[in-house]
Amino acid sequence: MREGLIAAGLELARAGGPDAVVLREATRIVGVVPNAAYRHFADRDELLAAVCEAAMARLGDRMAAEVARVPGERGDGDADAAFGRMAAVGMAYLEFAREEPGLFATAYALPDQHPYAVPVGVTGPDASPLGQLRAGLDELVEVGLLDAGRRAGIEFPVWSTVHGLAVLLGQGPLRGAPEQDRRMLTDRVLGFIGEGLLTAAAAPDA
Amino acid sequence: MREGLIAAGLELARAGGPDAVVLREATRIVGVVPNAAYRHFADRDELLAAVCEAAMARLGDRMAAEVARVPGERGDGDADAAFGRMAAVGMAYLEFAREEPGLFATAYALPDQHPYAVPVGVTGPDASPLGQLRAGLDELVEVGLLDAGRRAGIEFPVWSTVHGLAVLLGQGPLRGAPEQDRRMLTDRVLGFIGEGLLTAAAAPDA
DNA sequence: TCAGCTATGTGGACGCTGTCCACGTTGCTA
DNA sequence: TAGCAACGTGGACAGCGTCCACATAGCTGA
Repeated sequence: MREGLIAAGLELARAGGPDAVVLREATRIVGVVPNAAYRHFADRDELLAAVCEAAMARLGDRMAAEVARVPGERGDGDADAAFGRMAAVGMAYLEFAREEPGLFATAYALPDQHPYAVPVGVTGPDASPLGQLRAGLDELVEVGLLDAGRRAGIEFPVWSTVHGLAVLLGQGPLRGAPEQDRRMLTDRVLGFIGEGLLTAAAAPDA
Repeated sequence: MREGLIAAGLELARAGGPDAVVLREATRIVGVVPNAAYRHFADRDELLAAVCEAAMARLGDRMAAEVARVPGERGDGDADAAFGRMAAVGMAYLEFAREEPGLFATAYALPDQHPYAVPVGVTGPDASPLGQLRAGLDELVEVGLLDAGRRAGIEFPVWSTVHGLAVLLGQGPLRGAPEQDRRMLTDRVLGFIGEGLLTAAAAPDA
């Protein structure tokens, strides 16, 4: 039933973002009285936190699926494939934000009392969006597309840039932009990252 | 009284972000009955929209003030000053987000029904944050720090990057990071922008 | 001068929300 | 078999956004 409430909350979040995750409605979907939720969550924020985690996992899944579609395997030294996987990481992030704005917003709406677990210093890849970005960057170094000396910490500028675009386009001032403008903005931003990232004259065709 | 409600809403937003802008509380601060607000705003969202606009104006003011502190004047051809103003634009944005997280979040929390006015195609500078960024970039071109051919549309990658960092640090997964990490992240991100922006070997000391 | 209109604030109510308390019920355990 | 822990129920409360009917004040036009 705990899972049922989270699933219900996820549907609400999908349709209306984090504010739409209303405890009573979630219990109504599950077919139970509002107070029953308090056997599984201390309060609405704890339910929301669980839903946020689930939404973040969805984002991670989407990214992993998109990366898996790129031919070849990690570590085979194929520069084109490595570049392709890096591009897939960024594109999947932006596509998820575009196609599931409610879930994307919810993924980043963890209540203040529930801290995120983002080890800034640690660099190991994992299933989280940041972890997948790190894996992609590591591979870029392996195949020689990214200077090893510039690798440390570079995930944060890259993340910031893509995340900023996703937010500006999805919920921010750019949200009303027509499709044509959206595409242009996306191209420019991804191009900017590419320039800042890749060793000069090493970039495959974007 | 309309202004009074907006001012009250601004205080609430400062303390607790857009969700804290509750209509009844605002009227209580002004010393009036809840329904009185409906003489000036169609509903709570319209009040919130006005508060958001005001918060965005605060951000613009802060940026303008910070830019004005840089010695010299726009258009005098001083490359150091131009670079300093560009840096001031970015730093002011990040400082505002850090010092006034509630207002910063509110500035970007305009309700869905109230569209932002951001002309993507237009390039003229104005008092808005984006306008000030554009002015800074234009000046960079004037003094030769930025290739004229790379100017068009470059404001969006830059904006995205700075905005993304502000969001990740302020409300996102990085919000719990200790001061030392915050500074490192900020340096890296601003450095990344500098690399992507400035004509090679033209960058003054950051 | 006075009738009437418009703008603005008041009072009371409704349904919705999150949350608390006291109460049943079920099923396992000693 | 007695008791206990887990879980769902029912009823209540305050706070919220919002609607309706009402009062009042100030200006306008005859």
